[in-house]
Amino acid sequence: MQKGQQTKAAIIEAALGLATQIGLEGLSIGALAEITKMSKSGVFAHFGSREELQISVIREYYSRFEQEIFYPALQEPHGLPRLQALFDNWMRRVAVEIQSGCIFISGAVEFDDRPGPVRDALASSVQTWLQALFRAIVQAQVCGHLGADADPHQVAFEIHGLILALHYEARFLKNPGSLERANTAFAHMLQRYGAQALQPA
Amino acid sequence: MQKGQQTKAAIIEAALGLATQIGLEGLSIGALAEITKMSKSGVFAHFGSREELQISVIREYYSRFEQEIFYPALQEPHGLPRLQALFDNWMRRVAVEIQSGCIFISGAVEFDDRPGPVRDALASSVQTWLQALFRAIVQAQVCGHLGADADPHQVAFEIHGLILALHYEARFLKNPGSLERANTAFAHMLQRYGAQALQPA
DNA sequence: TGCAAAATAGCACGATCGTTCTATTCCACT
DNA sequence: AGTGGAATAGAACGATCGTGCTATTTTGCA
Repeated sequence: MQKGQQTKAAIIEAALGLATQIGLEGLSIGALAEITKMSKSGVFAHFGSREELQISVIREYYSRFEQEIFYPALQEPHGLPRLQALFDNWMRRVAVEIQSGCIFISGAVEFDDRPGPVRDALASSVQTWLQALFRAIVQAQVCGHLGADADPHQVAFEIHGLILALHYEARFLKNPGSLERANTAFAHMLQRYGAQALQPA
Repeated sequence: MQKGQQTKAAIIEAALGLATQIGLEGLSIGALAEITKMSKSGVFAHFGSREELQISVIREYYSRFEQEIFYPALQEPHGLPRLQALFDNWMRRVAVEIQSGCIFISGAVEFDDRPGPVRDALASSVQTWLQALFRAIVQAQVCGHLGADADPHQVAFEIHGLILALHYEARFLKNPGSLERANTAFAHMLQRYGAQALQPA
């Protein structure tokens, strides 16, 4: 009851690496067996179906996403500092994903009109994260760090767009300077929506 | 020498429909044969390889993209009106692609780290279009319709982000109101970068 | 109208896929 | 130390894939 969980974790680890690169649909049990030096059925037995494997990968990816981006930002005080931290952490993560890929982006494309449990797991993970971002924006507004006329949904939408453009232009088109452009756009956005300047510590 | 081109066009038409829905990687010669009521080898013979089929689809997609978005905007005078027309046409197109899918987006994810002729065809199509957008922005700046301090690359990046966010949130997450948010964001962008108001005809 | 050539069909190939079934190995507990 | 159950392996299945052959049909032209 212990060795099992351990190798299962190792499989998921390998699957995560594979899925970020070639996508959730690219995940194959055969390839996974080769990487982990196991038999196909040995790998398979831990999940019972490919869909369950994909969902496990999504859960693991989300968990790390949370760990790396969301939780650290909670250390910052409410309002603009936390929002800025969320964005900064996100940017740091995407900077890595320019090389490795992002499941929330590739998965969205793969499952955008394929209903089923995998799509549900993916969409609910993304929604949870976007709602966390949304709440941070609302808080910043409540704190008076964003203008009262700013629509938080609008702000979240535009931030999401920056991340997507960065990923697209840097990872696919390999355009240099995309990182700076995303940062610049975020700064412009804050000042447009009436943010007070953040005094550096 | 005539019947061939005709059925080839019909195959590409069917392939375009398939590829927008399930992606370029989802294109299968067997499925295509079934749709067109032909044999697999009959379909295959027109392209010689699956890659060539995918490239043909990309070319056709690009051609229609150009036809529907770029050329009509050339009717508008230089500067802001043309830029606005480009964006409006693009939005109109994406509004449809929320249902049908977009090859430039799904293809980017599928081929972002898979070198080869398909990726090249895809990337060069996208780059051509983004450069057309870029030129329109520069022209708008030259005309004095955008502030002299605005960086055209930055503007293009942000517009691209709006389209990507719209596609993501509307097609995958099925969030309502995304269309309006993209339009709002574009309007905000223009006023931030110092556009003169467009007087309606 | 007949003939060369183009267009299409039919069939088989090797490979890979997810999955199932059965056999074997390993581990934990008494 | 030995036994029961968990963990893994091995082999086979049907399906689908792209592609290469060889026939057969269809087409356009003299």
